Amino acid sequence: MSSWWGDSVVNSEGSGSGVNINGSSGPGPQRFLISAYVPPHLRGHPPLSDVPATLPILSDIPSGPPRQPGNEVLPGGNRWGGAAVRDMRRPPFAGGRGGGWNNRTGGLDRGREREVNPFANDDDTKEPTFDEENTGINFDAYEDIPVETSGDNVPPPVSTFAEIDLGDALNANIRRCKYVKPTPVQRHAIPISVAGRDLMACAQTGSGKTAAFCFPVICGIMKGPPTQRPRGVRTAYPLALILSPTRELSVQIHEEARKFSYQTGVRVVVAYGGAPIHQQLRELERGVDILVATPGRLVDLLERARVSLQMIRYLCLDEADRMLDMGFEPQIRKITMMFSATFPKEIQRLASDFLFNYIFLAVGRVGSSTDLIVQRVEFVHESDKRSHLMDLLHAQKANGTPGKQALTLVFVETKKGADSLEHWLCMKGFPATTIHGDRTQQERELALRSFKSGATPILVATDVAARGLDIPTLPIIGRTGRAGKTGLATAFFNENNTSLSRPLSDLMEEANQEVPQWLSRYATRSSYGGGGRNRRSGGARFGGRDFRRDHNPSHGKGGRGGDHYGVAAAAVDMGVAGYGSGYGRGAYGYPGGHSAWD
DNA sequence: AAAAAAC
Repeated sequence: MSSWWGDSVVNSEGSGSGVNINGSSGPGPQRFLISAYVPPHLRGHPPLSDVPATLPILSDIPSGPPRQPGNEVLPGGNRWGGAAVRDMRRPPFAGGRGGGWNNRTGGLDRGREREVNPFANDDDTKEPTFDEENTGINFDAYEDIPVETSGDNVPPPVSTFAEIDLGDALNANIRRCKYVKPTPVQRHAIPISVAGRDLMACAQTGSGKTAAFCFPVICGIMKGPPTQRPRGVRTAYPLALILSPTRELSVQIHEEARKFSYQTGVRVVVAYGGAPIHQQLRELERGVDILVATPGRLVDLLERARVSLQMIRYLCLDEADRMLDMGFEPQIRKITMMFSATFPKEIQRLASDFLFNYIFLAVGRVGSSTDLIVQRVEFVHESDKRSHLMDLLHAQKANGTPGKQALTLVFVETKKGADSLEHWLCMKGFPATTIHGDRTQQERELALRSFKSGATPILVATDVAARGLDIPTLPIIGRTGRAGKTGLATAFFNENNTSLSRPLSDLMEEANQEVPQWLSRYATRSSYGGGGRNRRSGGARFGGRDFRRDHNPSHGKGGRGGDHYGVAAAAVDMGVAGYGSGYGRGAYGYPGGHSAWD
């Protein structure tokens, strides 16, 4: 199998945007005999069958259907970052007495310290606000977005935040954020989660997903039954867990969640690797309601028994498919024993093993009809990539405001390639920096800041930046289309990427982009030999399709996965996924050759 | 085969 190592360039004009279409997919499925995770302090104890079902006790849940060959998750990304929320209170919290507000322990109300104003950096006015400009959401672009929901008794969507009783404190934060009305994913997802239903949602990054899962969680914690957490132990007992695939994304989610939970008494803590653990431990000791974490650090904390998931009521996996793609699946299974969510059928099936009567939600791509982002594909030989990039940068400089370099995000395949390109760009007089996994966390965060601020207007990135990062002045797709602002995304294609020609042209077509004739010819040719493997499967459409609709006996709970979910199917769904979103880089399989940039 | 995720 061969696919694309192609690199892509994301330019911004005034305010740019990006698409990348690098090939990437996870390592082969790792085979583990998964057993339920038993926290150290519980090891050696008999199964906790007497523990109230309201608590998601990890140790006594039969570890789901036995793993079988062919049952594993296939690697890959999807077009939209999937997010899944599971309401852990099922069956309905029976033991709740009272259930008033703020009468739990562990939140801020426990401490005496003043809460730092999370809006402080957003605005210099006294009353904290979060300028809508920063949300980058063009609500007009949302009006005609197709939304698909499926499942039993789907709670109806709302059209205003006021329709749901989120509580005064949360409403105040919504005002501070200047969220006027909910985005499509919020309109649908919030009532679903508030109703205590499990949810598998496909929506682009930037579509308001973070708020869509944070609001119900914060609201649920505030209104939920009081939680008695063990005292005198150094173990933290969060009520909600949000997992994300990269450290930067966790940081970002944490920042947003802090705004949403300001003065609600709900405490949000973030934990991720690459940073000293001590400060994170201190934060945890001060109490945590919502823990945002990357999987590795969370596993570490669990093993140290500094965090327990016994009281988790809500679990949210952001970019769930991505984490599975990254090989986190064993940890996620271990940590959560519940679900993941995504577009590819394979991952839906896995998720459905852990979700109960869940609702599937797919939100269409924003901007597909607004055409404010131009997505281009250019034929560029490996050896010409750098000079071609240079041409683009010069053109951008000439078109833009004099003296004000627009931000440009360049995706490359490898870490080495990123460093090398950075060096070359700097030599050519284009200040650039990089973000990739070989850099220290400090370097990564500095690079991101330096890029966002414009000090280093070119950021060369690997997959680490491929998802979810919100760069307001370079709105990744989904945050684009703000009035008058356009973006340009250019992908470099050459003969090494032949196998991607079909999915690529399909996606461009779907995004109302002009498909170059030469690409169509490649696509026609490759689809012969490819035996249709790259053809989109029947139900792909806009935002995903509930795999339960594709009636198949083996889909049932506990059903054996079987060959139906073979590699070919995965390649189809994921392959189609990548381009349109700009970050579904896992979409395409593996290319045949290395890029000249690497 | 690349990258990402703990120490």
